[in-house]
This record gives sequence, C-alpha cells and structure tokens, in this order.
Amino acid sequence: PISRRRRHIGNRSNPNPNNCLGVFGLSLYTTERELREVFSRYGPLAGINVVYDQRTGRSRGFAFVYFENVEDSKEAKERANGMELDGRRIRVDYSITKRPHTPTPGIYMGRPTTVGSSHYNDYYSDRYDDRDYSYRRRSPSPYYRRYRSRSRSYTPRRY
DNA sequence: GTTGAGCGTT
Repeated sequence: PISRRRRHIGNRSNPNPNNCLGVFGLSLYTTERELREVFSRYGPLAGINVVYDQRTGRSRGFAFVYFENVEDSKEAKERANGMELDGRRIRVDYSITKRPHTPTPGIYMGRPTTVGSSHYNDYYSDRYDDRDYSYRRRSPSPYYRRYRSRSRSYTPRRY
C-alpha cells in the first residue's frame, strides 16, 4: 500500500507537479536574486531558498523556488530546465521534499534549540510534512525506544 | 572565483 504522501509527491525520478521546484546544478555564485529574476518570469513567486552549507556558508549548488500557482510552476519547470545560468546547465524538477514548512499551529516540530527530547524531534522532523501532519499518536521512534531501554537499565535510586 | 552529484531546517 502506497502512502498518501508518497502518492502526492511521486517518486525521486518522477516527482509530481507541485508549487515547489528544486533547481540543481547551480553555480556556487548564483544568488537568490538571480533566481528570482529568472523564475519570476513565469509567474508570481512565494519564495526562494538557496541551500547553503551550514559550516562554510557557501551555496551547495541547489535551491528551491516556490510559486504561488502550480500552473506557473509547471511552466517554469518546462522552460527553465536545461537553461544555462552563470555558466552552468541547471536542472529543474518538482521538489520531492518540503523542508521549510508552513508555521504549525501549536507545537514546534523542528530541531530543539536545547538538549531535551531530541530523540523525538530528530526522528519526526524528517517525516514531517505539511499535508499529512496530524496530531495523531504514532509509535515511538527508535531513538526514543533506545533512550527508554537505556534508562531502564539503570537501577532507580531510592532515597 | 578548486570541483559538480545532489532534495533543504542559516
């Protein structure tokens, strides 16, 4: 049985149309502004996100472009794929991930800023997705299970 | 302006 999420985003080699385009093979010097100049030709953009290396701060050579309308996204993918930008032939595909998600009501699902239940957040942050988010209880993450079993191995202290 | 497959939390 195929999950609803998988059906929605398609697979890696053949992603289904959606508002977000992944742009790959970029020059390390291509900026968000350049991308905006190119992609806004096809329709109003909701945002652009160049992915940078966390340590060096340099571009990792790919980016994500969000369109307001899927139709524009489709158009842009067709037209911009294979286009040359800053001396690089870029590849444009529908995004299969949606890391920067819309703000969630209630609890924060991202990586915790302090030590805490990271075994929980590390597990679920990768599985989180806007469209199948729910407050439904799920089975404990493997990290949590390991954490639990480790805890149990200690002899509880009594005072 | 290393390079060059890649799907991300600055």
